[in-house]
Amino acid sequence: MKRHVTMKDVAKLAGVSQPTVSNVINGTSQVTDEVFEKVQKAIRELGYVPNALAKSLKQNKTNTVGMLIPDIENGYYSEIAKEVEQTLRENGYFTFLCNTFYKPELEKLYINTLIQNNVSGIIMCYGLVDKSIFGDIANFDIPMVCIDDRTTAGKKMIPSVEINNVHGSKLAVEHLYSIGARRICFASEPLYNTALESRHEGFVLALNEYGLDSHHLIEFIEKSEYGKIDMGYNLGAKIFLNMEIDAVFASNDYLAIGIMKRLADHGVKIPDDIVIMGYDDVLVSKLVVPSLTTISQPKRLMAKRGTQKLITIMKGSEVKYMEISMEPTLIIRDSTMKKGQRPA
Amino acid sequence: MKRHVTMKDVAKLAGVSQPTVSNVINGTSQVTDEVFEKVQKAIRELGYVPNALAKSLKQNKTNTVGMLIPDIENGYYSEIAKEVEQTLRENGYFTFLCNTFYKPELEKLYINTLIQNNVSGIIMCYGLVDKSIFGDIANFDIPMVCIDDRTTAGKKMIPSVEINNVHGSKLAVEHLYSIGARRICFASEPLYNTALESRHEGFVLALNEYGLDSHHLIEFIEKSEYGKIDMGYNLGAKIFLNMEIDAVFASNDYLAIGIMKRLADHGVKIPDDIVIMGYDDVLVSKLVVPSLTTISQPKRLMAKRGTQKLITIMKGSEVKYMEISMEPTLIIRDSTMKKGQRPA
DNA sequence: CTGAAAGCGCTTACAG
DNA sequence: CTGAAAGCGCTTACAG
Repeated sequence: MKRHVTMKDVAKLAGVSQPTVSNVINGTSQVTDEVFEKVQKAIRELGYVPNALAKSLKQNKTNTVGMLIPDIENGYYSEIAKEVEQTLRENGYFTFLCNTFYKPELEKLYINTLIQNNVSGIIMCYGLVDKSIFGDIANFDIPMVCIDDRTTAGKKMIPSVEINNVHGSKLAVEHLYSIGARRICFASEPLYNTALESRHEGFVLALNEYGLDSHHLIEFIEKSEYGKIDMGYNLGAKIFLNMEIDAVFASNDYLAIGIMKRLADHGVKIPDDIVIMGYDDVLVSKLVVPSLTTISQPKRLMAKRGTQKLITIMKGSEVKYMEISMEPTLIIRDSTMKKGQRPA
Repeated sequence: MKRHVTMKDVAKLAGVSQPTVSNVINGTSQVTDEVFEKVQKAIRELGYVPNALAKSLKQNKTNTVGMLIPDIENGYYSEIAKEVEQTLRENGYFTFLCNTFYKPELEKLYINTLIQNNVSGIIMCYGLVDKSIFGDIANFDIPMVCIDDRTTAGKKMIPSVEINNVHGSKLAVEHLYSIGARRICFASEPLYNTALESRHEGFVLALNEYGLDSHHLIEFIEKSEYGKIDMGYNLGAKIFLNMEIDAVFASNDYLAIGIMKRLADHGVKIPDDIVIMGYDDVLVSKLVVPSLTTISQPKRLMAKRGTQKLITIMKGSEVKYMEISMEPTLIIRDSTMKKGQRPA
């Protein structure tokens, strides 16, 4: 192991004291041109690179942030992750990638590591599965923001950026109703966060609004988390067996894609036999056939706003609780467009 | 800002010295049961969390690793990133996400930051665009591994894990030839890394092997990098205008998907009018219609092997140069299966 | 088995 | 304008 070049080495070569080198590098106090030049020259000659760890230890602040995300391979989250990381970097922060797979023990492990590493802030790209973590974390009053969910840390609410998921589901039911669907099924992964709960809530409210709830609340909600396309494929079997259903509203696009696969395997024609729509408008949703009707969320904007909020808090402004809500939009594609309704 | 609880605080409460607390926590030397209990109790009462920064500074080693990746939103890379991060975590390392967008200035910025933060190692998920960085970095003799490319740092080769891309292209041409294609076009993004160069090289070699190279080396290689599906869409126009072509071999799946879109927009039937295949076997390739024939790479395995190699090096074993090569396989799907050839 | 001392590489008052 | 001194929170010999 080669020893690092330190400020001391630079100081010796430049013939000044070590604090003076620090001053030159950080511009903390005035120096004569002569000293400035000598120090810069020594830095260049030695290839000196400052030690961020030592600096952070002394200043009790770092330029690192932890990003908790359930699954970076999922297109929905990778798009958010990219925006978060980019926004942080543009503001001088660097990102620890914490891929939790929705596992409480990993959530705990990561949070613990982040605290040990003195991160300046934590951004959660989903509401954690294990809410008890927020209690543990509260003592460290570390800046936090939650994207795409809402939650509390101890007594305090955590600043959050959400999309109005209740409204999203209403848009979905409204659309399905308008094309003649009356027995709409809700298919979902477990409702382990506010976003999913709201989608469910909005669905139930909308059914009620259209008078569809009497005998017809049909829903398939999985009990545990696993690959979403596979999950959709499994849910698809239950949907296939229920002859009543004329429309499927899946709580995310990957589920919808899995369901479509299963139904297609059974010879069910989409959209003619049954219509289906998803939620999120991931990249793939326009590439599958039939292309998938879905609810689009301003994901990037949401990620950016959340990150900016975190940065504001980290820079020391008042930690006011804040909740931003953004509106989703309906994207109509082939999976809900029956032959008769399609443009020539 | 609340002051952190330190070992000193724990020591005072437990009535022992601060180094003793350190010993208890790290098991560095024997302690009496009584002392052990007192210290543990104090830790619990105060909610003490060790400061990894201070520890790292003293020990001159961290548990962090930098992961350079061009675009986390691209399914190919997000799959690799996930595997890398997971493998690192399982071995006690935490990952800095460095999304470079193939930009040399970002590559430089990230590498610099990683060095400042004393990462224990760097894993590159592609050959960097700016090769000069490897020269700069060589002085810091920091463990590095390169996945999916091959490159040198100063005089030394960097340990790497690659897939045999030359062979992949041969498999592709062999397949296209076997189904009757004779005028095969190569479509690609810029050949900015060894992987892409090898794919191109393998293509040319295979054409030669089958005697297809006389008047028929048709290739469209873009000059700059941008969204791959869009790029494919643009390349698709050139392909459409060249009536000679009867098969397209795209250097990655997203390009192929973009090309298919464009051709479909012009009313060209795939695979009946023209066959097309991609490279990488990304998730989407089986979901598009027609599903895409492609070359599959053991991406996950490649990522895991590379990460394990990095871990070995970081743990201090001999930094032997090593190059692992893995074999790709052909996945035949609908985009190259003409009607007559399809199973009933 | 336990503690006093030195030091990792920096920053930050404070003298001069 | 420059430097001596103290200290961030730890670990690591080394005494006792």
